[in-house]
Amino acid sequence: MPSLSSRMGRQVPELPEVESSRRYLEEPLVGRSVTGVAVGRARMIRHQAIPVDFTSRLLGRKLMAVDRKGKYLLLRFDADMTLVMHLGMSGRLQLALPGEECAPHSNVVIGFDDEIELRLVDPRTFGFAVAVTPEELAVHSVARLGPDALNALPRTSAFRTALRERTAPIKSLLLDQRIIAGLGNIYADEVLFRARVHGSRPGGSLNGEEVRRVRAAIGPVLKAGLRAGGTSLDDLAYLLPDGRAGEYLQRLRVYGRSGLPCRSCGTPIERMVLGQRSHFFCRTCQPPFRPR
DNA sequence: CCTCCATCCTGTGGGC
DNA sequence: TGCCCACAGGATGGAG
Repeated sequence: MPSLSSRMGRQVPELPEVESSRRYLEEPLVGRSVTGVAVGRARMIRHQAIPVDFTSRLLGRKLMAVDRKGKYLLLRFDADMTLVMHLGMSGRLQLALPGEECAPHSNVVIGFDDEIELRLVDPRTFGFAVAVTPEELAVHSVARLGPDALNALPRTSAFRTALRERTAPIKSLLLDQRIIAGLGNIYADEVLFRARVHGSRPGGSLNGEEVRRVRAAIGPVLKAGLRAGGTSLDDLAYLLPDGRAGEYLQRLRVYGRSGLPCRSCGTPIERMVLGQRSHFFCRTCQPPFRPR
């Protein structure tokens, strides 16, 4: 079992990290125009139907707004051009001066006004960037996202409808971005712990009260993560790898804590695999079977 | 449509 | 000390 510190050595970007990135980019970049584009690894724009379009579509475009939906960033440019970015497993965004040395794996670099650069750093290249027209955006996976977990959380009744009849584990359904957009493996486990629901429970087996608890846990868990990101956002150290690991370590209740005592009841946290992903839980606080 | 599973990729650390 | 290998995970796409 890898140690907690190794597991958390590089934070996987989830909704709070993406929202922090959105805020980080907004003020310095909105109103500026693209003066240069460099793609260091073609794989990063693999979703671009015509690769050469990535550069030509962005050059000269003025940034109007920086939006987010789920874990996707949407940079809205004039002429109806949208730059869709996803940080994948290991991506992060940096702002830098043009002369500054690039961090390793700075795979996509976009220059604004010849004064500031947006760099997408992503060693594992699970992330991507793509420049799309409104027509292309409408059929992009971002268009199939469910409501945003932070800004548009569905009511309990709608959430319960979405889970009705579903036999897949609730943990897997929380990770399904078409139902709710923004939860990843870490926060899904934290949400389930807070809701006192075991991740292996079939989605349709949750009663109304349990669905209500799961829904109610999403906001506080994400906002706690956002506060952690927001706090250290002031510190440029945030931009370096591992800069925030410590902050998260203290916050997590179950993720990565197998063998350690539950912060609520002391029972050792356990790990199992659900949908090919780790699920961490407390079997006392989150009974695997619904109590009668 | 739903569920399950393989695939992409590379830094990291555990084991030998 | 150094090498090897398993592991981590978000999204996608195919099979059943």
